Amino acid sequence: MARTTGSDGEKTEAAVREAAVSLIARLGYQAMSMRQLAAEVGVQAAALYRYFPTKEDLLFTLMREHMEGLLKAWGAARPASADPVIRLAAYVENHIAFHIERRHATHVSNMELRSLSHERLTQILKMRTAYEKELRTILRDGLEAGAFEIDDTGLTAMALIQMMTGVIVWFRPGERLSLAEVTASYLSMTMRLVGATISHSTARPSGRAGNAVAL
Amino acid sequence: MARTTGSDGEKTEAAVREAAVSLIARLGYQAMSMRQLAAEVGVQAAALYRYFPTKEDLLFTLMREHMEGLLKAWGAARPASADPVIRLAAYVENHIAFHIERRHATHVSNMELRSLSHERLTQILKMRTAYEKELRTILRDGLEAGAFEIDDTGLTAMALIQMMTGVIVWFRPGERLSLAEVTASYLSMTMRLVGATISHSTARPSGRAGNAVAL
DNA sequence: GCACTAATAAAACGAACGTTCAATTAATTC
DNA sequence: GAATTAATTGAACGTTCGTTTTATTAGTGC
Repeated sequence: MARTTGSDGEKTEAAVREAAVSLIARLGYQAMSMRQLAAEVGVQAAALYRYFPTKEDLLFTLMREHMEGLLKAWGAARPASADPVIRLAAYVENHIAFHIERRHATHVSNMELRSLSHERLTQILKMRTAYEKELRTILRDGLEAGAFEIDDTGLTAMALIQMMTGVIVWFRPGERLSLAEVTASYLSMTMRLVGATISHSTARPSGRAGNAVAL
Repeated sequence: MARTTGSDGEKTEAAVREAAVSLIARLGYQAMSMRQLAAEVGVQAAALYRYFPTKEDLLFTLMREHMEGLLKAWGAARPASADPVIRLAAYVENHIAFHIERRHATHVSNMELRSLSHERLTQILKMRTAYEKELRTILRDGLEAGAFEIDDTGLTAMALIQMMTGVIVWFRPGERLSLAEVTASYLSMTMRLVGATISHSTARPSGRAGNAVAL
């Protein structure tokens, strides 16, 4: 046999990406074999090499696109307001929504950094640092404006990101808590953690921020 | 050649454990080969099988002992006081100190769960759940006593543990912040996060708790 | 110093790995 | 409908894997 009826390059590539994210998240990059991935897609292992030259290229592509998506999502969600409380609320909401929607891809991006070559690791970390810097800027602005009470901006940013990203470890949609409930709770925990005082801004596109502070 | 001069079973086994924790933390369990581990110890691969019947047995032993150590450390650090603020402060201090001291082992225990067989995974998760339950109990007691303001006890416990454990990702001893500074910051963030009111207890063995609340 | 045990080396096992290559067939173009 | 291109198979390559077996040497007890 050779080319199969109905075979389509674009569809196969998409199926490979999807199956790879799922398998790597579940088994780990090293534990997933190319034959296993091919079987999941319904194809022979050799066919994978039409789309990704090596196994590591596949991993890198998945991670890069995940990080690009995260930065793009934040770019779209970033509020126009200068109020640090509103900006922080938007950051938390975007972060949680994005990561819960892509649990598997997040797992891959967080756990498989060590499987990348040095230069590719650097590329991914650059994107990650840029994303974290956005949060540090919000915290610093809030601190300078007297809206937050924070010991150390960098440490607080890491603690918040760690706390928020951790949601993918235990959260399962359709269980005890809804996404909205979880987001509301994380918002109020975040606002208390940074010692936010109540925001006096009139425009509040993110209605939960006020609530969070009040709690 | 065979037995080498100065060879000692106990010393070799200890060297194997130490090298394995370090290698698995750095490379991942699947990526570390038994030959690589043996080379690190300065021995042939076959010699490892005198101490651990399989590679997975080695991993499981490391993880089980890590979790046992964590539970034992908390058992020793657990304060006699009934004050939830004091108990929470002790939990945070113990958690951070234990995990920073054993960064590599913590990495292994958190990242390699998927490499365990089903029944061994269950064993480890049972210990982990018991440890997390201690925190949930403290939070619930504090909530009922009116000392904390918390949306959801379970969710808050997970968020706190995620935040605290995350310290091993970025903290390096001897850099910008000292262990004491990091611990103090995490304590104040924790107390604010749970909405702790000032503890009125007279006995305060963990002096930082009061400070944390005050911040 | 002789028997015995502990600790290791050396070599080999079959299986699985990532990857390559040539052959083959489906779809597309003209 | 012939020529061309796209997509895939099946077989094979050399390497490495976890593990086992056997032999050999260092230390220990008497």
